[in-house]
Amino acid sequence: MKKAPTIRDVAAAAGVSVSVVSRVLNPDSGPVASAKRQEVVRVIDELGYRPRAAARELSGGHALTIGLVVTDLSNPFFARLADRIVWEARSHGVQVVLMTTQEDPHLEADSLDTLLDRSVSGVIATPTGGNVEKWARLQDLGVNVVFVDRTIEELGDADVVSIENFDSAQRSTEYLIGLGHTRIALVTGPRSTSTGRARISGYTAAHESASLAVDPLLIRDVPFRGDAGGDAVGSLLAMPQPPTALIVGNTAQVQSSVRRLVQTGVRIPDDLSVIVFDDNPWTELMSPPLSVIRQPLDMLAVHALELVLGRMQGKFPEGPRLIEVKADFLPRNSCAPLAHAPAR
Amino acid sequence: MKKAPTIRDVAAAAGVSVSVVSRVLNPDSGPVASAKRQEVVRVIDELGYRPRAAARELSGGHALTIGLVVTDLSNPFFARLADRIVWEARSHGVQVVLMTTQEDPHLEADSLDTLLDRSVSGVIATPTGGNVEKWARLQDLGVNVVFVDRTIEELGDADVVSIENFDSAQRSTEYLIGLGHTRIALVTGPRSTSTGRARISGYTAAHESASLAVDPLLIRDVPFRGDAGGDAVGSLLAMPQPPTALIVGNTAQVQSSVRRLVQTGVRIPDDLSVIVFDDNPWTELMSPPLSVIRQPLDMLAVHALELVLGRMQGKFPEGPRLIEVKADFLPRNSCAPLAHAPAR
DNA sequence: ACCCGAAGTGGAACCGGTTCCACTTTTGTA
DNA sequence: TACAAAAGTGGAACCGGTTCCACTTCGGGT
Repeated sequence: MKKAPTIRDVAAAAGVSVSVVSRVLNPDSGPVASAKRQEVVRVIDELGYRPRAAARELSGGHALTIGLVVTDLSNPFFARLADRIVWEARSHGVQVVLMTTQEDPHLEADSLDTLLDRSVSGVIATPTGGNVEKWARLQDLGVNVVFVDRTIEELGDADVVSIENFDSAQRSTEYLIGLGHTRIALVTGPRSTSTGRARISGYTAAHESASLAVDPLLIRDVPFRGDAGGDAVGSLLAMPQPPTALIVGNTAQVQSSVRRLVQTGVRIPDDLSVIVFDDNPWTELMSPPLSVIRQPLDMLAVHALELVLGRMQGKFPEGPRLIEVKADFLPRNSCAPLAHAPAR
Repeated sequence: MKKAPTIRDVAAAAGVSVSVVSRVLNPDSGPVASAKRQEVVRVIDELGYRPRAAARELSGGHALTIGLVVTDLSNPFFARLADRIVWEARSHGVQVVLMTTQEDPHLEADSLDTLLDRSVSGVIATPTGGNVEKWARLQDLGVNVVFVDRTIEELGDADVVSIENFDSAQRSTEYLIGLGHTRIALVTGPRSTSTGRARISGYTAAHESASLAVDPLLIRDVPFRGDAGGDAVGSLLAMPQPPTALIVGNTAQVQSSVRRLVQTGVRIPDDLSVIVFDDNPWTELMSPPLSVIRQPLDMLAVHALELVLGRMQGKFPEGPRLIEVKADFLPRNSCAPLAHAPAR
């Protein structure tokens, strides 16, 4: 178990002072004669020297690290988002510290404290909705916060990257209305979240422009965790006048909902047309393949990182930025025109 | 944008020296009179003081951080593994820096360097197979390395946590043989990986104990990345005497393989019985639901973390540890007895 | 030949913790 | 009561970088 060389070792071996080595390490931090620069570079290479990140952070005041705070990685949406963000970050020489919240504000609060300890210079997060003051404090201490997918409205000056939730919900609803459906159920996220509200609005707007009444019983806002989606689906199917179409707009609950559909043996699309908000390739492999609203994860990740890095370099003007990216609607075989004399 | 308080601020406010505060922060590092301890705790709370991680690392020499190096998070296997590890780590107050390798040894090498810079005290990884000296150097510098799922044999003293690959492959092969199949195809990982080899051995052993010859053409060792699984499946189905059963033992290629099966419209299980090594809940939702070897991710994660943390505290004796956990075989409807007069 | 500014260099303080050590105050025991 | 051992405390060095500043050495303009 050897010991790694330090900047002073390098300086000694190259016959220069630590200042010079430091300047070689950080171009633009001062002049270095090119002969010495070469020698230093040679010695660095020879010794296999690498600057200790902790020391840099300590004197620099902040780390080349960002925090990524998501609900949990077993949700493919977040997993793929994380994948893209880590990838994108690496290409900018930034490391990612990962924390999961399990949708629990306490755990989230904890994570934020930890990230503060680590002096991260930015955080990309899908907030639970709580901890408003904590988020504010974070920003107050100079941490750049970017929310992805959801947001916290109370927080004035946070950047947000999300898909066009209103639009996506509206479009998919319109599509189903176009197929003749009038009883369209919507399973979506809690009304306490920006995402949940926007999707309900889109759904409602589509009804209104088709002069269709909205049956509030067909809208189910369910939590992100647990089996809530499946239960909602079960209860919808058990209604005296069940829906003929279903939109699952709670990404986290798609799997649970689909499982229930499969288990109850509802015929898709004959008995029920289905559209889900999901990004999971498996939706395509089911029979029938499910129609989906596909979230452009790459775009979300790229924009989120761009924002957080841009802020770190003070690139953008003061105000908060809201970036909405378009989500693709991929109609597949899980939707059919409404049969005039339904089998049931 | 305020500035966070330091240990000296706390010391001043509590009317004690920094040493005392430090001792309060780190119990067991020295005695503190309980009156002063209380006062210090009060001040810490009042000021919202939190020790800077970077400073600790710098003087302590190592960080309460581990590196997690996986191929990519879009693979649900790694995503869920990462999820469990992050979760498990948090409960021990350890942070996780995440790096992905895309199965590329260069990126892996890069990641290792970065983790070294960060003075992580441990690394949990699914190695690509290359970078043997680099891994050795890491250990040499006192970083505890634990491999999950795969291993690098050349590396003498690394801990390994994996599933019983040989056994799992053997069991699933035996199951198919028991159903009367004699031409069983195996799509698995590269022979350069421990996993790939073990699964082939298990597959072979099952054949031998049933006195069945192994047709080498039915064994396809394909890379983890890309569409190799799908291509292998395509080529298997195109054989003059195609297999009547298929085991997809390359977790990363399950999706690609299944996609190909669905696309070509092979009837499962009538034309082909299928078993896949996978952990994805979607396998259950397909029609027919796929028989799977389910990797007990929780166990892998828990053991890996236990090992790495245990090493950090010098808990275990010197030698490397190999932990193999049992993988469940879940027979579902994608396997059927061999029809005596096949339809094709 | 002379002076001024820019380039190049090294010394030393600093970032915020931990830890060793010397010193003072208790405490316990003979 | 006396004195050694234990408890409690603060000062200062240290971890490994960055950065400010003072200093030397050039080169160029007049």
